[in-house]
Amino acid sequence: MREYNHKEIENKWRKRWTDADIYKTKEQKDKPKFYVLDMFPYPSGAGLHVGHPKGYIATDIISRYKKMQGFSVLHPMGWDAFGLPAEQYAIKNKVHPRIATDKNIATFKSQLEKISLNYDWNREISTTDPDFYKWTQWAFIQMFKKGLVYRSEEPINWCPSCKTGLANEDLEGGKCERCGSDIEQKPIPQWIIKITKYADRLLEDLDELDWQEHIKELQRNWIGRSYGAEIDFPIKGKGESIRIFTTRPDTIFGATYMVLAPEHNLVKKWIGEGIIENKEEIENYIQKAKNKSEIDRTDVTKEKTGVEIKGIKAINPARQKAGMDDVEIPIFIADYVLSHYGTGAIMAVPAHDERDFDFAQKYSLPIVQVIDCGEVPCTGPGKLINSESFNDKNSEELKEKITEYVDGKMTKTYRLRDWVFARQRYWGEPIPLIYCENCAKKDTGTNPNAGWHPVPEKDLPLTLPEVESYEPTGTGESPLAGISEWVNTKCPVCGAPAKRETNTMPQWAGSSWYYLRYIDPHNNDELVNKEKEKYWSPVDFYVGGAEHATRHLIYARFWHKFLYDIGVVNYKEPFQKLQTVGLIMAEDGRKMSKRWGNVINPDEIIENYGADTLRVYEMFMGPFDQAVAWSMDGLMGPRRFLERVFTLAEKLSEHSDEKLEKLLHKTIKKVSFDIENMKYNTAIAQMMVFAREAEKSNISKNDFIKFLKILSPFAPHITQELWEELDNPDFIMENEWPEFDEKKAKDEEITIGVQVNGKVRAEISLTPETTEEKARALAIEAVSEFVKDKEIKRFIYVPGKIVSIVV
RNA sequence: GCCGGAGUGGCGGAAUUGGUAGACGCGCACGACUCAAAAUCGUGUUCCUUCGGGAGUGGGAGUUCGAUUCUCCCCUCCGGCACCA
Repeated sequence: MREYNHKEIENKWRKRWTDADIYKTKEQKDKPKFYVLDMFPYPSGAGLHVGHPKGYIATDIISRYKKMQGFSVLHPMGWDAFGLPAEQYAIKNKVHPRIATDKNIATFKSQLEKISLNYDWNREISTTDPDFYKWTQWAFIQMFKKGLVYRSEEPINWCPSCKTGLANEDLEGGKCERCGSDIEQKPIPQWIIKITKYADRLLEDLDELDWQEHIKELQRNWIGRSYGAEIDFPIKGKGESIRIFTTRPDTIFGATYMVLAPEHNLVKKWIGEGIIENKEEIENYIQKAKNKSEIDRTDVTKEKTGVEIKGIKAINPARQKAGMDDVEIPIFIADYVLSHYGTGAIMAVPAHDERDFDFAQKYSLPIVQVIDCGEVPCTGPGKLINSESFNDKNSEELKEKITEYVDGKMTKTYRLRDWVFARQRYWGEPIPLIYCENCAKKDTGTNPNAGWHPVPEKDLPLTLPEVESYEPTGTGESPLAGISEWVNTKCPVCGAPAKRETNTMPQWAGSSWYYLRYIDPHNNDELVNKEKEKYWSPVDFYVGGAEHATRHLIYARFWHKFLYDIGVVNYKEPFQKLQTVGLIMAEDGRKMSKRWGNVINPDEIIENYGADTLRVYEMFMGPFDQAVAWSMDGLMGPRRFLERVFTLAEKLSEHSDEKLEKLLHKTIKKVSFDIENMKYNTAIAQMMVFAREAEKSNISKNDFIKFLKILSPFAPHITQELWEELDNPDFIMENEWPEFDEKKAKDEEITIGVQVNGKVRAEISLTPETTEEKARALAIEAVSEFVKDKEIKRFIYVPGKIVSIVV
């Protein structure tokens, strides 16, 4: 018996396929298209471990399957290569990050090629390539021109270890997602993108997407839209007022004090005016709040603190309008109110809000119940009380009326924050903006972007200059600020001396639109050709990690919608169907990591067991979207299966047994169905059943070839080898997917269970058309045992399913 | 606290609209081959059992001839959000 020499077979075909450029995309406009995509990786220095390719293998199977079904398939790969690790490596080893990045890309690519993933490498892209980031910069400039980008000096999340500002999405529980440091608030000049302007569309368009429901839910929660009212509370004896946001305007008669966030602008103003009696105390509190890390400040378990602003009182507008006596309420600052949510100020209704209640108890503030909903604090709806003309009516129905009554307006607010878009680091796309003092002087308005101009589009890409040191400065400026010959330039509008922006874009910039570039990767005139985009978009099937649900997948949807608005793309959403991939854990149940020393390199598996075994095993491990632990023993199952298939090729017969032929049709049907539904594990199980059965029976060459075809997306090398052995000169993946005969895929006689009083007592084989089921079922001894001497109350027969007798 | 998802043999898991629970794989046991071992092949493998059966899909109730699947309550684990007004 010959041996299954995976190494020889796989090396041979890998080379032949590459030489034939077999994976090149065939853009056949007369055929239906299918765009199947992986989330492109960050090419880290460590290379791939066996977990990485799990998703890639799945898309590879779909891609091959769709090609065999006659689709015109786009299946590309590229590199999300800007980012901190390459930069840190560069700092440590005093080499340009470009060098480390190129090396890592080469490693990754060679590892992927060993698995024979059918990527069209002619369309390879990298976010760090100037021809690519030219269009990242171009899109940013369009956003700037449309007023979606603004300059801000508000405090932002700052990671003291990475020495850069971060977006809200870059935090994980108040810590830096990358390095785990506590995040501080630091006021550094920032470029911010108004992603919140798209919040409603990001929310509403989710409904039309074919994504797993829980991922949609994550995005909905992240965006966090809530409906409520904005109401002005006048300041006593001053012509100004405090605007608050509340979801419970119905409780306004119970508002007994107010709270402003420590950063609130009015507080600054009042300190400036010198009208606060306890100025020192207030300033101390503000200072303390500032020094608290984000994680301390948002710790729910901590007791709330706050300070009353003495010398200033607010008026409860509802009580005033109703002509009630006690309308004056105190104003506090407290860090449980967040400056960036709503208006940064609240009315406190201790009777109907638990936080306000805690605070009111601590500072002995009055509690006025206005809803009859039980013992305070109670937060549910109910009949209004102590609310003058609104009494006795249901609180829910009065939200709008009461808002109107106090001249407020119904509005909505979001948990989503605008996108802090600048990083004070080297290895990213330079932000293509120029500041001209001369122009700024002429701009007398309140425009926060006064004096700022985009780099003229003809000058794109604005390439990353060489620097002496890649080290972040920590001052809020990027290393680019040190290169005066790069920084100093001319104003593109007036020609006066001007300076370049020195911050770079966040890691997420390039990945927000990269999928479009694969469609037209070498276009020098446009981001993407609109006709080509119309043909290939949207991505029909997108596979990647669930951890991107509220980062990449929100940014990319936003970026795409913007491109749609300016007419660059034809469709509103980038990714029609999304499938998340479950992690592969190490054998010890932990995440694979250098730190634990439990990493398994795919190269090693391919060397010892073969790429086909690796591919089949990773798909067989369990449900695709679930995390499973790697097992060397488990790997042997798929390996034995492939050996069995290999041996089978030597014992083909003239004809297949009828029973086996039926099993083949069943198998084709199941494998096709399962591939469409991402149920690779059961598809493989079915093929294993077939192979075992075929070993015991007679199988014809023709039928064996059909089997090879349905196995080929999973195990391309071995099936190609056997295909050639059976006198086929071409490539198996370029052949048609076999069809199944529905009649043959069905059994004539089906074995079903016979139940008596709900318990299975026997089995019976019946044809679906039979009319003798009752007589035959009762004739079985095991059944008559239980039925004799008793009256049959009911006889249920569901053809093909069950016989059920009730006595 | 809120929002998702999941709990099935020794293990990974299977079970399309409610219809024979445990497919397939791993592991294990026994047997064949072998001087022996590995590999391979074959048989068995949910638990209990007085061998008649009985119990069984996290726990408890319910609907049904019939529930892993549907309804209600509870427990545990995982993921996300979390002083969001």
